[in-house]
Amino acid sequence: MSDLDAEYRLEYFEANDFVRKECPGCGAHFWTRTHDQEICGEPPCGEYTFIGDPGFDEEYTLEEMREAFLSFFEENDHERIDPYPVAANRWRDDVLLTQASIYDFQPLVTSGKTPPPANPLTISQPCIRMQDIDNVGKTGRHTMAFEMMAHHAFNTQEEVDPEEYAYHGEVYWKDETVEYCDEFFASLGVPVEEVTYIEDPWVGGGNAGPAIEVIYKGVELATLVFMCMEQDPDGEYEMKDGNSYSFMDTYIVDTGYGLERWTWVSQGTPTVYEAVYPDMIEFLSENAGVEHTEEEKELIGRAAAIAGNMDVDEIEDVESARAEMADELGTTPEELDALLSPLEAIYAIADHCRTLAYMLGDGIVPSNVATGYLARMVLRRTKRLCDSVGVDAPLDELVDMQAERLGYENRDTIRDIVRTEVEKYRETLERGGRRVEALAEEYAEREEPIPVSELIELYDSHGIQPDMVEEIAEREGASVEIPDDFYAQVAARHDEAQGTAIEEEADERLADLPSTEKLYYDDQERGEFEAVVLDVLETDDGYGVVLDQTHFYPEGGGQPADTGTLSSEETTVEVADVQERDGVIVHRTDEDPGKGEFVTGRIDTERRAALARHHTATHVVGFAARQVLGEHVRQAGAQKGVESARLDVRHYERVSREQAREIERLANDLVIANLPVTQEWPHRNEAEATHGFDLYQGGIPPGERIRLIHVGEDVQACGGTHVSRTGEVGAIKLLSTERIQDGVERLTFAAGPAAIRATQETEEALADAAAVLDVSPGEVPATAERFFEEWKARGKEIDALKAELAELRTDEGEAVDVGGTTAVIQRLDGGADELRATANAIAEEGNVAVLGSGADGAQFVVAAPDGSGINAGDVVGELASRVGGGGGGPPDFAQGGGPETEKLDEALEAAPEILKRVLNA
RNA sequence: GGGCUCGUAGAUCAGCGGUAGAUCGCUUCCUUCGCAAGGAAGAGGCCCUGGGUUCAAAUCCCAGCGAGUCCA
Repeated sequence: MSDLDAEYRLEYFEANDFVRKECPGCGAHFWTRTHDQEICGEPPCGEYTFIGDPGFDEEYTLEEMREAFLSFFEENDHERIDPYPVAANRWRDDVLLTQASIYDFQPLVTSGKTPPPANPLTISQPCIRMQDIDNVGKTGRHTMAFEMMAHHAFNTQEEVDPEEYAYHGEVYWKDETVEYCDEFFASLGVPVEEVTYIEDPWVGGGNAGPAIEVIYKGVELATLVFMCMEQDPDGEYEMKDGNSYSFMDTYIVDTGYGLERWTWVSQGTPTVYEAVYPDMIEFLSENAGVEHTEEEKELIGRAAAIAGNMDVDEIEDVESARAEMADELGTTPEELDALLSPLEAIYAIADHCRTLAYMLGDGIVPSNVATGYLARMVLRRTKRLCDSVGVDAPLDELVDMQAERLGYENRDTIRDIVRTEVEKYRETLERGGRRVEALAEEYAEREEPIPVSELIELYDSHGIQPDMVEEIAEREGASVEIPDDFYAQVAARHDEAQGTAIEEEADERLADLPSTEKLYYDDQERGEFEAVVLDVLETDDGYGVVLDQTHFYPEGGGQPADTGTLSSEETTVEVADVQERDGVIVHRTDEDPGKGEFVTGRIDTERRAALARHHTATHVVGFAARQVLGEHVRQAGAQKGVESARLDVRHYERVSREQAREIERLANDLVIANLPVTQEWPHRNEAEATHGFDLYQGGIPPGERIRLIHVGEDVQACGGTHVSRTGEVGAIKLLSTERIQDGVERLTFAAGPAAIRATQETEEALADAAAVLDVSPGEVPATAERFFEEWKARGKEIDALKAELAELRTDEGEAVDVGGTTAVIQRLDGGADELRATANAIAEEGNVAVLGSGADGAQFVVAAPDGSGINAGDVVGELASRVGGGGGGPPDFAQGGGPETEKLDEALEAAPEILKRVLNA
């Protein structure tokens, strides 16, 4: 195993009189121009020295700092790139949120499959780290939302085949990266000998490489990562994660300069929040009525300074450190806490509102899944913080303050979403509160503590925080104990084993075959073509035929595969399915067409046309939905079919019927306008620059050039087949809208002839209903309502009549004396409720009722008035067993029955005897 | 993507195999100069839908629809 020492011996260090030292505090190696420097300077080895003593020539606001950085690198030949969305799951499925600038370029650019938008480039990328959520506000330096300023360069080794990667050669590497860092510091007036470079190898996501932490005035201001290795069992470098790594063909400069920290250092405020959110903090403090005397202000400042110098990364540390701090400041921990807690909440609110502005601004819709869930969590947490500290400004206003500052244009939608969410949260709390109250009352009465299982249930199923339970329980006089490992216990509930799907290994033979030439984009309506059979693979359920070229569209992008036939001179085989693997298109057939044969492919063009209509219609409906529901609307999934298609769309409330109609109307307007549907294959960077990130509604395709489909104004990256003008779609009929998750609406629609068929079907149903009611279709709703009302009225009338009838029937039947009380034994072939009503009436007169019915099997009802000494349940049990069934009920009123109706009379005849036996028992 | 919970009167919920209930609200009457309040009577239920189990399902099982919530 080798170590990476050699990787840090930079010419730049050599040429500029740096020395390499080992820190006696932490053992790290570092480089510095200050030859007598002993320690690395990063806490805990050093302390913050910029608080109250700003580190740069001038103070910068967040915006000014960002601009200083970006323009510095622009002047140094980097191209400035617009930031990517914070919702990283829009282009990669391994993470939810963007947590670093390099995330923008993973995995397609870093792996070399796709060229970077510019090389080298500079960017200030908004990031969200949920891991830090508990620390925000308390440590003085953690924020959940931050911008990572960065410059990146993408390089490949000289000897690598230029064809293999989307970029080649070296732009620059380690020496230049460190030099840029030095120069940027110098441009802000920093004496470069005060900057320390600590060796700190980096590992993450299967990659690794040497990296350098840049320390100035005790704070880490940048990390310079040289990503150049990948995980490799045979690799010669073992990294800190215990895995071995080897060098790869691409090597990438990945730097991260924390915008907030640079701003903070430039201002030297006690906490980072005061540097980043001065206006918001002032507004919140005033709104919540948090005021401090000069004396208190001074104390807070000193506390912040101490906190900053403590190496507190965890919230537990802060709490245990508080006692120490109080001691040092000459006050009590309680007083200190009372002073700092409201401030901490205000800091956190400011940060959370910025996080929400990023999330909602980038189109995340709160929901119960994925990023939507994270947004909901942050929002609810923020609301709780506002309530706890007494901020009464509406949350949507607070979020809007940040959204405005960050320059988002969809501010009205953001506010709308926040308002909707706050309202939903209010309802949840109200519902939860009632639930807890009822529960607490119950346990208070039993004088038992509320068990942990109930707490878990309340949290897991109803979203009620245990401390809320505690609060309410206290009011109701019930006790609760919240175990320390509460959240672990909740997690344990979810610990069910999860089945892992085994990825089907691609056939090795496929790897050796050339990529199939795709003819289906050239002429999307053509149904016939000639091809050569390159190979035939036998599979479990048929054959996999690979051709040199094909018109068959393989399943992809929510569009099903084409079907049809392949004919050679001898035979014709059916193509049932078509799949693409690594560029090779495999046609699944029932027979073997013969390797090496020339074949004619014929596609089921009617099916193809139906799919194309639905695919184009999907774009049209998506566009219409965006017009009607708002710009935030984004595709969450889509499936095209022959009879209908569906488009799942992110939206924060249910789509109303009016909105659905409006979408349908607009979609059909676009069809009538007969807009051209065109495709083009621009360079991806060009496409992104012109149309933005919203191109990728259905996922991000790899490669240098991407296929764009234009439908009127709508532009999307799309690999499917389309009609050539919207008019060919014919008509679009929206069939239904359903909510498949919170925050995702499914629009199902039919296009062309399928739309007509679907409409005819619903019309048919309406016509049938009208025929049954014997009215015209337009009168069906009113008539149905009237019928329903009448039906209900009749039900009531029947009930009343039955009760009356039951009264009259009390005199019928055979009266038998059983131990002093009269028993009426009677057969009346009615329904169960008729029997019950009659039995009740008889019992009310003080007599025992034994009633049998043969209307629906054999049924019995036995009623016994108080003091008769007869257990009705026993009687029914005995009677029912004689007709092959069973029965039971309370002693005064029992029911039963059985299937053998023919034995009913026999059973009733035996009733007097049974009654006597039961009485004596 | 997975887990859990819930759909019963206008609202909030109880009932959890055996005759559908409570509280609030609503209607009418009494008390009052009037209102609040109080007293009395009453109206108001396809117990979400569809299957299944059972002699019997609001209740148990399955599916669907609708809602909520926790986690990745």
